[in-house]
Amino acid sequence: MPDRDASLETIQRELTAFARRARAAAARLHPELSLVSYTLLAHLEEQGGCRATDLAAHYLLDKSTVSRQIAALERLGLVERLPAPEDQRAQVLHLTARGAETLAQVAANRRDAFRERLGDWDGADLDRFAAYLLRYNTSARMPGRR
Amino acid sequence: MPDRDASLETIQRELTAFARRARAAAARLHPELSLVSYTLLAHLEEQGGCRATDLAAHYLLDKSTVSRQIAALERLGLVERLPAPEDQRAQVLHLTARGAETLAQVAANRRDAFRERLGDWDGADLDRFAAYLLRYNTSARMPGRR
DNA sequence: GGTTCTGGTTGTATAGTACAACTTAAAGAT
DNA sequence: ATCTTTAAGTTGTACTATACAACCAGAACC
Repeated sequence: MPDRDASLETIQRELTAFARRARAAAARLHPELSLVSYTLLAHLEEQGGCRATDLAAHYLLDKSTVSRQIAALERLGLVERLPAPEDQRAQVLHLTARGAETLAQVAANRRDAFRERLGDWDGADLDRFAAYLLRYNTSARMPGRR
Repeated sequence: MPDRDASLETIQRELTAFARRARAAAARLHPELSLVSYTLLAHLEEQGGCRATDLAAHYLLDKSTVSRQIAALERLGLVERLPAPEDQRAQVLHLTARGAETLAQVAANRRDAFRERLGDWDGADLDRFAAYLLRYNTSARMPGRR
């Protein structure tokens, strides 16, 4: 009967374990780009550019954190800032060609690592796992905010 | 047809996003106990005590990191060290009564948070999600090591 | 009994993060 | 229209988790 509780327990434990390992794993996988940097770059690509504030909101980071991350990425020549057309305070961030290239490289590494790790899963399982994760994250993102 | 690739892409993205948020979420959930501390305490409880080295090995942490974490937990009165019976260098770590209590409290908070977040999932989905996570983590833990 | 290994601590450095104070510009209120 | 409040970003400061290297003490192995 408390199958439900057992499942919750497992989900909690495994997600936690995963989170603990993720940073180190990312560092092993691509030393040039931390997990945060990677995430921010990926978001910029996906969105085709956005403001620092949007990044902060989306990833639950402080503006100062994003500001420094972006500054670092800019120093590396991976990100550029353009004045926002409608708001003189804001800047629209976007990838440089080099940024896109680096991101593609790292993404490929990551993809390969995942592909290898999940190589023996069948397609239907992958699909369902992906759907579950998406659902989990979406529910997590929406409510707790304020 | 590269459904498979799409799923992999989603899994990668969502796991990454989750990892990024986990620390902050944990901090909101229980400011007294960081995610690492929580993890270490939970492991001690689960194992009924173990050495610092075991923790380091299990969580892919440096000994120095564990040493400092444990020192902090000891200062908080949540963990005690006992001389290891057979090895004079080693110490067996275990929870104090207060540590067990704190852990239980935090674990309950976490459980509630997860229960709320996943409240509208049906049992079969929870079960499958848990199984997928477990499978993922197990495959991740084993091979890449060295 | 010396060499090597293992458990643990301490020194030092770095990255990621938050919070608070500040600047500048936009938006709202009167 | 000005005055106040809000929003976007930056910078100062501090803390935490982490690693790596150097070290010490006990164990294990010749």
